[in-house]
Amino acid sequence: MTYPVFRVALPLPLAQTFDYLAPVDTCLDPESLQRWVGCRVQVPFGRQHKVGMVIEVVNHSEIKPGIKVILQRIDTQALLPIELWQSILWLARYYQRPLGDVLATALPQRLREGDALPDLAVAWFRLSEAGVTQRPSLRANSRPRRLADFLAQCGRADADMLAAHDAAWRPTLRVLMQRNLVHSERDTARPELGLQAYADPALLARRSQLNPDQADALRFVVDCFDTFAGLILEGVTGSGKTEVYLHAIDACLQRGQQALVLVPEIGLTPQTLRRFRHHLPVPVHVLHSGLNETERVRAWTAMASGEGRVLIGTRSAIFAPLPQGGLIILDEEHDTSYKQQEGWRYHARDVAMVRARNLKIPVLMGSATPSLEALQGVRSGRFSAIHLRQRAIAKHPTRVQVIDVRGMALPNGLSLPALQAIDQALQRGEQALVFRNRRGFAPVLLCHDCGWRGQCQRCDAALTLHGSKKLICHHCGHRETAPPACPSCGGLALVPQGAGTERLELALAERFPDVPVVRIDRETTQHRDAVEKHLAGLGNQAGILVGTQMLAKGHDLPRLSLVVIVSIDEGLFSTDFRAAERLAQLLIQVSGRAGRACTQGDVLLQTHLPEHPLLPTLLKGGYRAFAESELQARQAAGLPPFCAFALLRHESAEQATLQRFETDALALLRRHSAGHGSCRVHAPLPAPMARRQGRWRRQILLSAPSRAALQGLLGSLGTALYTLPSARKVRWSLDIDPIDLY
DNA sequence: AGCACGCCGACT
DNA sequence: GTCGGCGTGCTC
Repeated sequence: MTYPVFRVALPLPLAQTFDYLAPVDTCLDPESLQRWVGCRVQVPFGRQHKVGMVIEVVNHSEIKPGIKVILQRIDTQALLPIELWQSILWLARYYQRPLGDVLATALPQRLREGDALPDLAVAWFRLSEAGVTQRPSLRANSRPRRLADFLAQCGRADADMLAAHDAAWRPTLRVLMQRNLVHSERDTARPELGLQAYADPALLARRSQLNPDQADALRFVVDCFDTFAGLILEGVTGSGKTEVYLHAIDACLQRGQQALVLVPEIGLTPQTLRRFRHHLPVPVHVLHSGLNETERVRAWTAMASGEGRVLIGTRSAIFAPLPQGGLIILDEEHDTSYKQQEGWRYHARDVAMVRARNLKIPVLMGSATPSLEALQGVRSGRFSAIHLRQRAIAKHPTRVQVIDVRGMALPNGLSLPALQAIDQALQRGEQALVFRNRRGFAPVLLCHDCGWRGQCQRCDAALTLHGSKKLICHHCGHRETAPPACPSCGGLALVPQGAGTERLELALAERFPDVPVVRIDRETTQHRDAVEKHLAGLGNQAGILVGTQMLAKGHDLPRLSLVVIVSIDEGLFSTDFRAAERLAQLLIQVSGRAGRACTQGDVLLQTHLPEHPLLPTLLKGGYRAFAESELQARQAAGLPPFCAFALLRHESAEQATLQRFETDALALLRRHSAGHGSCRVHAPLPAPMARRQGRWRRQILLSAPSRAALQGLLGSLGTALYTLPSARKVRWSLDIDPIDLY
């Protein structure tokens, strides 16, 4: 006599599943047993209860005594569409992560905790027949009259729309409903549309015509529908990638399929969202970190039910269910925010490829500066490249000029030619952007007498001076007051070295007192929408923008004609093998801000290293030339994308503890790599920042000629590492395809 | 990860 | 004499 055993994945950092017995009243026919697979269940675990997911139903368990019984079945059918289920099983293996943990990452918190799928219907209110006839007799300008007028105007409205009309709408509505002038009905909500219709018909009609390049691109995408394909849409800022996205989504919708759009963390601005909402004929759902749990689970469920047709979101939205998925779009494909950097370190681009393969649909990846992975994919024929050559808006080409600042006076970091160029732009009534990759007043506080510098006690990093007397560590957040005199020699010659955005802002405001100077970095701009607000404050008047990365993309700045890149020399010195790629992408993206419309765009690049090979290649041949030479260099050096890496990172406050784990892990790795001659387990090394937040950090690099070979090497390494007793005392992570070696 | 059990210091 | 420190071990 066999009895069914349910193999359940639980959200634990344990590389195993747990076996449970069926509840007593379970129907035992094989088909109905199989329908448990993919359902969430509540199970007893130790002396607590947990929510897990049934992975398979078998008829035998090794766990003889003490096997427990499932407390409750939460879902009556599999929670995830088959494709998402298969993708997740595949991903758990590929990333060497416990299945329960992967499932937990992929699900909205509410569902992870066992909540039922939310009811998507909300109350809608509309005038009754009596309401229609009696509306004119309501006293003019009274609250009930205005509400009735509003309902007459929009047909029907939900709570959000009513709240936008009048914050205190409830009592008024109650009165109207009591008098039977307003009826309510339950129906699906239109997500966050406010007073907008699904799409403004006038806007839809006026949707700009595609230029020949865009039309070709669209045709290419449409031809790939229903097949797995990686499409790299390459086009500079202003070449109209978004137009291609919109038309491609439209085509996808017309085929009755769903579309998923992924944007980088800082890319999902109200403007972006507005653009999609105005130009698509269906509600556009969103999923990003700014939402509360209710909003998240609603967006997820809308897509799962098929009612949601378009979802736009950041990294984790790649796990949205797409039962009728037809197209995945990755905007700014090269953006590093697609890589999760803690816990399960997945790359949304790679997850997108896995899902698209299982869905048999194309992934459209847009960028002005595609990652070298993407470009190598094109070279090897795995991906197809689509070019948008022309700018949608005709304009003069941007002029780039390198300023060799060696030997020049650099008061507050700015050279005389840069200041003159800013002055000229302002006099023409235009705007200048001053880009600097460092926040704060100065990156270092140095004693001119003895060489002492402000160091973080818990990290291998200098403290950044903020204002005139705050020292802050950008790596652990530690703060202290800057000493009045040198703590080492007692001298008074403490000098702030270098210039951060704060110093630039001050210096520029002093030098150009008649124009606004707006600083945009993490300090001035904590909130998602604050960039927009700051930029709106500047408007179209002459003025200066000072800022970090945050200014590199998005946001239309029609009056901007000059970009000054204060210094990127730190990037040119960096040891990470991807530093050059990052820097080239950053330079192109920042430069792309200059001269969008009719004005001539100028870029000035201040550097102490004008002969660094990156600069001439990039300036003469553009990103393409840089990428070609960089790919050759990577190939010659045997670096990704010509091989595959995995990085075992580990850190601990105790060096002895760290060492013990390292020894154990290394033995395990050596055992696993035996028989994989083409793979290498490199010697353990301190991490480039060997101490951070008071913890020592080391890492072991694994390399293989291909991702497949790396998978062979890894085998069951992930699970084995969880079983090491020494692993419990350190923080460790196995990063498959790391994007940096920090 | 939780949460138990388990054996050694400063408190009512 | 107890409350509580976190080391170790287990969870179907």
